[in-house]
Amino acid sequence: MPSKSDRTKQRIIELSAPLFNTKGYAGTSMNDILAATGLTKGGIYGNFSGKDEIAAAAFAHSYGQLRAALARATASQATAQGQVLAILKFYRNYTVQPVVPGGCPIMNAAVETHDAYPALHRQVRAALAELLDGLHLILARGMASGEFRSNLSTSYEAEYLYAQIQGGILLSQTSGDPRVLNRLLDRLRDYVTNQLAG
Amino acid sequence: MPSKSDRTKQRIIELSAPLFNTKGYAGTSMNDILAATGLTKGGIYGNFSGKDEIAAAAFAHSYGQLRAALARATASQATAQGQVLAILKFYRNYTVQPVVPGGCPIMNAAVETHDAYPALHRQVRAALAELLDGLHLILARGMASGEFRSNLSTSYEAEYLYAQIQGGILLSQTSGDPRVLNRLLDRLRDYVTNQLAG
DNA sequence: ACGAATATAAACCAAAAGGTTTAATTTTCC
DNA sequence: GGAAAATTAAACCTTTTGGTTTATATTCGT
Repeated sequence: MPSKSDRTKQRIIELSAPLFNTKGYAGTSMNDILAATGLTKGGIYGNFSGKDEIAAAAFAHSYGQLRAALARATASQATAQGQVLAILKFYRNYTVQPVVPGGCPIMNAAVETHDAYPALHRQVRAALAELLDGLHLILARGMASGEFRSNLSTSYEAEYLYAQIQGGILLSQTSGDPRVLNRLLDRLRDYVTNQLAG
Repeated sequence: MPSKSDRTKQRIIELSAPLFNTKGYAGTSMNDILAATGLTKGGIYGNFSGKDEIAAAAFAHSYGQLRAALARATASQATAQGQVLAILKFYRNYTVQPVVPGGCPIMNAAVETHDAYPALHRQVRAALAELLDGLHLILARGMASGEFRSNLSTSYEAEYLYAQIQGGILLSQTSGDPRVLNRLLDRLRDYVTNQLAG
């Protein structure tokens, strides 16, 4: 059974993660976190050294939610191609139903931390590398099994797919039109079945 | 000849635009702007009503720089295909030499303003729509001239190209490796010459 | 060159920021 | 059930935030 402080810590993380993802790190104040959690300063500082540590834990949590959701989406698929298509399906309408309110935590944190928060940026970079690597491994497995063409640069293909997903999220989010992303996902589906496969 | 206040205003805009693009809107304080411009509070508030107005002018300026750079890149090209390829060439190594320090002002502002700054977000949305429309017009012209296939959805193609550019910038910027973007641009070059043309 | 208009500098202000301390309350474990 | 440990609440503190005011200096048209 988790201790009370563990539960409090978890509550702080879970409730501040959407704040950071919507308002940004600089845009989220300790008071915002107090208001969201219903705690007072002492309750926060007893569990975290400060805003930076909460931000780091919150990003790790948001990324964990995303990774878990992707794992759930692909879990039922036995084939590599099925898993790739499940990932594409997962992102359909992402901008209207993101795993964490505020959109894609990778993109949001990547943009804000790029020039200003080196520690957090390393965390984001590692998360992105892990996601790309996961996609790369699926593609490599599909190549080994003969589902995909045998001459693929699987890491480049992973970049290609993920860049379009991220770009699509950005365009849909900014334009307010989820169909932009969905159209790109349709194209990617065709690409996977026609260009990558057999 | 521009008045002194016009020049001061312009100086504030030019010097604060890179600040906003690197540190974000919430992350940029009035003191940062004072330090960058060498002015004092009065010098700022005599020209702008406050931070919001400076941020709006700074984004407009950054976007103007981007649009002008794209216009320069395409100016020498007579054909639609040449212009599209010139845009792709323009983005090569973008993350190491952005038009405004801090990366792509559209992406940066889009992400930060998405849930938190509606007025600024409308500005960003309009800028993105304008860029996409510019690309769409080039494609439509190329279709009319016979340079491109006659059955293109030019606005969808514009989305497709721009989403990949933005996704590529995000991935390169976050990974710290400009080659990710360049590889995507290489693919897009092939796509334009092989799939869109002829 | 002069006076009106404008721009600047510097001191000032209230509110909010992040952070600390202390005292009271819960847990935890025997 | 009660002492030790940990957790929480609330008051407090310093710095910084965005913003104003006032007095001085600078433009600019005539």
